[in-house]
Amino acid sequence: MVTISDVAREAGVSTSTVSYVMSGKRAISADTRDRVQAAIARLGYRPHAGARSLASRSTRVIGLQAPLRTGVDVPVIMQVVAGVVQRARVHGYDILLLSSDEAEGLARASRGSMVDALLIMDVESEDARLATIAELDQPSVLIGLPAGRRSIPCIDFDFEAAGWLAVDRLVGLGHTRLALFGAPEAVMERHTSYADRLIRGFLEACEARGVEGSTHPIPDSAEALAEVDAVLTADPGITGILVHNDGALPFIADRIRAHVPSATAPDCLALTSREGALRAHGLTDTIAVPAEALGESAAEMICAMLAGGAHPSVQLLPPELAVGEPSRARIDS
Amino acid sequence: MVTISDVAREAGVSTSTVSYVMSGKRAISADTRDRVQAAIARLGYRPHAGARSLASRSTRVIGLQAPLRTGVDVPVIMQVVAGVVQRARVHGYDILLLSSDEAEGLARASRGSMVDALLIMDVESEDARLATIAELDQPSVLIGLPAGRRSIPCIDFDFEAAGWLAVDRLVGLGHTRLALFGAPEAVMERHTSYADRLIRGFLEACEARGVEGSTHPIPDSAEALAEVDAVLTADPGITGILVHNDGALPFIADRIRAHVPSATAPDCLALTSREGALRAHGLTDTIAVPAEALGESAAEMICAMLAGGAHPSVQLLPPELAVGEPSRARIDS
DNA sequence: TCTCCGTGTTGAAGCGCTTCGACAGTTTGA
DNA sequence: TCAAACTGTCGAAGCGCTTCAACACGGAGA
Repeated sequence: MVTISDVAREAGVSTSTVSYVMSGKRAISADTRDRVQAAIARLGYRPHAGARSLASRSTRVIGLQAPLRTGVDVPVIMQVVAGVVQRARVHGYDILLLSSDEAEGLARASRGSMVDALLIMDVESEDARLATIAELDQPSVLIGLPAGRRSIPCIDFDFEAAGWLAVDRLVGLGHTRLALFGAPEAVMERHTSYADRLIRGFLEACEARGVEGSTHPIPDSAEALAEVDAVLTADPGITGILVHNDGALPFIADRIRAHVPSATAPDCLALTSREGALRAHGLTDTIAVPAEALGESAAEMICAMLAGGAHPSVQLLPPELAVGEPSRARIDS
Repeated sequence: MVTISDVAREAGVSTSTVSYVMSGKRAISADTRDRVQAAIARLGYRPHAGARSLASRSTRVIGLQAPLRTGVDVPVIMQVVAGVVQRARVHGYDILLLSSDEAEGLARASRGSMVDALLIMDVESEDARLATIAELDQPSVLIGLPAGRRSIPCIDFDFEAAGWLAVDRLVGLGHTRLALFGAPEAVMERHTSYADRLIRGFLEACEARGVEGSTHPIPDSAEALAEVDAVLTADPGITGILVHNDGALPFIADRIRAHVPSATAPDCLALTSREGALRAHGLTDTIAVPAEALGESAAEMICAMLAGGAHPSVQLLPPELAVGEPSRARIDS
């Protein structure tokens, strides 16, 4: 193993000088700096992470608790994780992946000085981990929005606003009876924060706009078709539909199109992180969930905190409506 | 921060005794052990990971390079990762998630003593990272099977055997013209090891059994339908079909069923990690890709290496055919 | 009785790094 | 011209832990 002493000897300087060259915390003459950097390159030196964290009390690692359980939309999670990893790297941080064995993993990583900060995904409205995080006294960011007072910084897509946006769009198109087909029952029961908020936004907007709106959890598999079918059959008056369930989308798209076959005025909006695939279903209007951007913003936020900057307590990424071109899109597919 | 000295003082022993109680590397009297453990619990002591790794030259962290890029079947990756994380924890290891910026991340983690071992996913037949890994001189396991000499231990699902198994099954049912609809073009072009191997097994088995077999990469989206359609239309003689593309499955299942509508003798096998969803497509015969088990085995393998045990150089998880009940399944859905 | 051995415990060295205070040597300001 | 202020470098302490050599002690064998 190449140590800092090896580099110092090679460059003819002291170890502290090498350290200062690497960190830039003290002025170093150009000549010395070059010699040291050349020595580092020549020897292929990499500082020992453990030694560094011991001396500097910082690890350059961020703990990320991602939900690996079922019932969540896995591809979305992956996109967020990818965004986090990639952006954290830009700031020189690595990611320690903590499994979702709830609070224990967080405590271990934090107390054991394995990480400089924690990033927590898949937050529930009343999340049991919140108490642990609070007493851990470690910079943390939640990806998700728990209910109540916000002592911990949060970031998320603004699902509530997305609900409003969808309703406004559908009402603007003339629909007066709306339905939201959302996350699976299991997700709802856990009161996963995003599902709750989407429903709230959707229902509040319906009330505000004076239209009827109903919400329906559906499985993220083929079984969704039966449930959607039942809802639409029971109430043929529903003409405006919002779907937030990427897993179910392939199975129910045909049924929904058959229900409201208007080709020019879209009646179904999808809230999804996979815009590309939508075209294929003949669904063209999309509210994109910017999953990767969310991960990147979360990483950015926590890196800013670690860099000592101030930070907003709650950051919500605004929804944007992407209106497609129905006819062309259907031909494309 | 609670340190080992705090614990030692609290328990009335020396720091080395505390250390030996934790590691079990020296005999300690029951009385002393209890006192130390009580002190640890009382103070909520957790050893500093960096200090530990500095002194012991081991981090209890495994680096995992997972493909976060597109074109891979994301849910499968997630399942493997989940298996790895969970099983590594059982052995007391955490997972450092390395992005796929190829060799650089591996070198950084390894040379910087951030990890005790490396686990590399999404291996290509001629993988550029292999050279780096070899010179890193760090315990490593590949999840996937590169071509050529095996200097690095590998583990994977036996896709080649799965190809044979599928062919044998379809031939056994009387089919003489087989088609494999597989991974997207992009995956093929990278020569991702599993895709290559499945095709090889499939074609070799076809030749051995004296039947005609063709292979077709298809997109993992709705566009797959057009390509499948083209193939089946061009050659109506194809009656035995193997699909290995979970993304495309929902879109093409109907078309395939329409092509060979026999309800009692299954004509389409799916190679998939999501058995449950299959029923819904009326496809009942499955060769399961045990994604989570694969991750677990990989973790097990590398932990065994780290524990100093001998290890098999190549480990392939055998495929298993799951024959469903067509009629009942279709009703269920 | 004395030596030898095994058991349980300790002190101290050292892992590789960062950082503080000190210190030469060079400018600058009065 | 001399003190004050920089600039660039170094020595040494110390981060929290593991582990080695040493040692105290009681029991067994001679």
